Amino acid sequence: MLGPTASGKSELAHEVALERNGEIVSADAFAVYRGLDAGTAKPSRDRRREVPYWGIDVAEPGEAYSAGRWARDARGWVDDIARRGRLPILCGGSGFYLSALLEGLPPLDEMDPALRTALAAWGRPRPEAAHRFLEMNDPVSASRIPPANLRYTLRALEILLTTGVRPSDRPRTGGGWTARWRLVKVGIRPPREDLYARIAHRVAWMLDAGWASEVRRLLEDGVPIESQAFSAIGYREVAEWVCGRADRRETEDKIVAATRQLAKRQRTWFARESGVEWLSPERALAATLARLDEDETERSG
RNA sequence: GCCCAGGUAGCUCAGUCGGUAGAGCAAGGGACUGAAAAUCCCUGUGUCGGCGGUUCAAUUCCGUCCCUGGGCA
Repeated sequence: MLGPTASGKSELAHEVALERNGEIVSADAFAVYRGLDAGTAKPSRDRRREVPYWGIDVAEPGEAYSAGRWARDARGWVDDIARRGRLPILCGGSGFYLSALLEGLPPLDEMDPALRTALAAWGRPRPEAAHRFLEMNDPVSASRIPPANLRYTLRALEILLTTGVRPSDRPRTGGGWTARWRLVKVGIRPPREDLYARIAHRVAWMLDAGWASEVRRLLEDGVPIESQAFSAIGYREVAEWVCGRADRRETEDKIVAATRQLAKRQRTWFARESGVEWLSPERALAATLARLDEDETERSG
């Protein structure tokens, strides 16, 4: 189940899990972090008691997580759920994570944080030089990456230096995993005005639901503001508010705008996802259950 | 009431020594090979506060009125 943030996919997944004996694997790049709760709209304690959730609270907030690690973990969770005879339901809005799982990624060992730090220190003052260096070593990658996109440039160099292979020569592997499954892809796409209204309400609700004290706790626990977990939408904005450098009103406005922009990027990403049945929120549950039953019939017949 | 400083894109502002204007943010579109809620690319947008005057030509100069902020009374 996929779709933009605040589209109602989590509710749908939960309903379907209750109806069809399912367990949910969250495909969310920030729900993996322990301690990020209100700001990531994690399922409540009650919901987690009703349905088992996977992929939530599996990393420390100061830790670096990645799409590759999630894809590996997610395969394990899905396999395990199916082995126990239950229905695995993948649900989330992190398109890159889903593609890492479904299409696979080139094989690679864990990234080396020291190398990444060194590359960043070298490349930040001279982004053009970094891009030129990439161009000399992998012209194909360099032509795909705009010179201003230092992060992509450095990542390509990182791959080159750790594997010795040009990033553009590395084929994706691991997509074969999906062949073992009957895959039902369901997307929720509310009309834009509805989605924007839902985003506005949800942000206000999250701020009322203790987001500020959550951020205060993370900071007190020594989670660095530069850490990956703090790059989740709203966390640095709420930190500014908590420190008295912004008021509630401007904090809320900024977060709403950033969330809409995220929803836009998600729409763009999912637009080229193949085989998705796009549903309006009202008929999503009935249509999804129908699709599942249809597949069930095919299997037994 | 008087004296300043302002009134330009949805917002904050820059600018035009007179030839109808541009940044950031917002908005819209796009990319995506382990940071992805990240990172990056592309694209509009305007009665330049109103009305008069001077001028071939006024958003720009002059007059006047209105509005906002500050000061003096």
